[in-house]
Amino acid sequence: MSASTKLSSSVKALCFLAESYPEPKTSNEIGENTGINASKLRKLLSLLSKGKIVTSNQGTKGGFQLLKAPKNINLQEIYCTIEDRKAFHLKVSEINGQDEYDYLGYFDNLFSTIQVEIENKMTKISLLSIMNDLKIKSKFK
Amino acid sequence: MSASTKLSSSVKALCFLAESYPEPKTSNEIGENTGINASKLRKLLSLLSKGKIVTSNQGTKGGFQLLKAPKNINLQEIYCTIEDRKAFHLKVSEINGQDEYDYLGYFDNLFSTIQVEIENKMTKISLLSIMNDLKIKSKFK
DNA sequence: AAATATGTTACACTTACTATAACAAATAGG
DNA sequence: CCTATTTGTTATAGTAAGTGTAACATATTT
Repeated sequence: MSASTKLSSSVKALCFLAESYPEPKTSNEIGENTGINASKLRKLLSLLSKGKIVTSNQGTKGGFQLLKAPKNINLQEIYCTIEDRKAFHLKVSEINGQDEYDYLGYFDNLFSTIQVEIENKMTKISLLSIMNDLKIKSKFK
Repeated sequence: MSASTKLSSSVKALCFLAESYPEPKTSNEIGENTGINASKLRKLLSLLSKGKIVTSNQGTKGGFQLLKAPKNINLQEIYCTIEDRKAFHLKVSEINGQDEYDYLGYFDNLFSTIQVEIENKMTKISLLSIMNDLKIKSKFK
């Protein structure tokens, strides 16, 4: 799954959980509502569970529930939880090695500073602000 | 070729042309110096030629030459010339359609504003400043 | 005319992504 | 304790994208 797909899928799932809080929702239910494959959802939500953003319970009457308030969840946090890399990592690994000059170091440094800016931007965006923009009402206050 | 690979390969080639200016260099010569495949280089340099950043000449005594001064070439310009998309386009196409809410529009908008910031950053970086950082001497003044 | 070099297309190879299936582990209820 | 349910994880098949290289037409110089 690509970085942006993971992020948007996670946001969709979290919005649905906020909308239907406090009722626990199974991966199948979330899948029906969001159009995302239930197996993909379980992968993402298990990571979000480890990151203490949702709770998960197996078995009958199990499912996923939102754990943190939407106003206290930001995009950067979601991204870091579902992706082991830094936000929108730009590859420099393909730059051919053994150069006379340190191009790899240069681009690595450049892309790092760009990433810091992206992260700063995403940190400022809360799940609640996204829901407000999309006119989704959160039941998690 | 990925976005970042294209960009770094182009920068390497342009640095070499600035370093060896005004001598025209063939794709094979650039390839030997940079470690980049000559065929790949010709693809990139033909685009840079259309973008008036280098000149190209076929036949004996042909090859590529820098056309613009390194201080007047910036990263954004290089990127736009070799890539038809905007800088480091973040995909949103994979977000599943037919939603109750406009997630696609939201992320499209978010990623667009991030892209604008990246573009602004890259516009401020000239080829000359990269060469200075890497301690490469330009013969194109 | 011959040699050289770009410009472009094509192709095989590898890697990454996508979607889905399968099943073990955990939980709830009777 | 047994069954149904649901997460968590692994595997797999199919598709798409990226990489490296080759081939050859086109253009230019000598």
